[in-house]
Amino acid sequence: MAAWLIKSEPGKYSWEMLVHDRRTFWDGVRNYQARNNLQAMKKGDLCLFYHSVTGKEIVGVAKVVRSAYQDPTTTDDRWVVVDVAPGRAMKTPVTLADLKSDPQTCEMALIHQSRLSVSPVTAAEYKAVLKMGGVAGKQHR
DNA sequence: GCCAACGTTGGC
DNA sequence: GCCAACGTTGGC
Repeated sequence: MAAWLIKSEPGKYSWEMLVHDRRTFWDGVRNYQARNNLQAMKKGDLCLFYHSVTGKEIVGVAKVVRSAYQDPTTTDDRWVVVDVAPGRAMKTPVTLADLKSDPQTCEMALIHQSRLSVSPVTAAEYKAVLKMGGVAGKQHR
């Protein structure tokens, strides 16, 4: 099982909206590198959910419930979406400053490539983020 | 609100 | 195929 990080401006689509919706398709990715990451996602993969611009923190973990398929919002077949559902919310949101200051997470793609909206996360990074968020050891349903 | 970083576009 | 111009993103 792989881990990823997806980000969104909360003003456009927030964690709270995902919790309310129960499930959504992750659209709007118009960057090849991010698209490639989306296509590599498999059902059951976990995605750290990051709020960019407002908040700048990881607020929860989303779960991939459907792997990549044609983006329904465009007829351009270069772009795909995945379906995600909310998993655990962070007990304590993990801020960008937190990630930068921890040696286990300061090399994350999020920090190195701030504009990449979908990026891979290593198992060690994922574990470290959950620990910082106060949800270490919790099982996802 | 500003600006740096980055990706994309289009002229040559 | 190169590179300048432009638009967008996101941290500050």
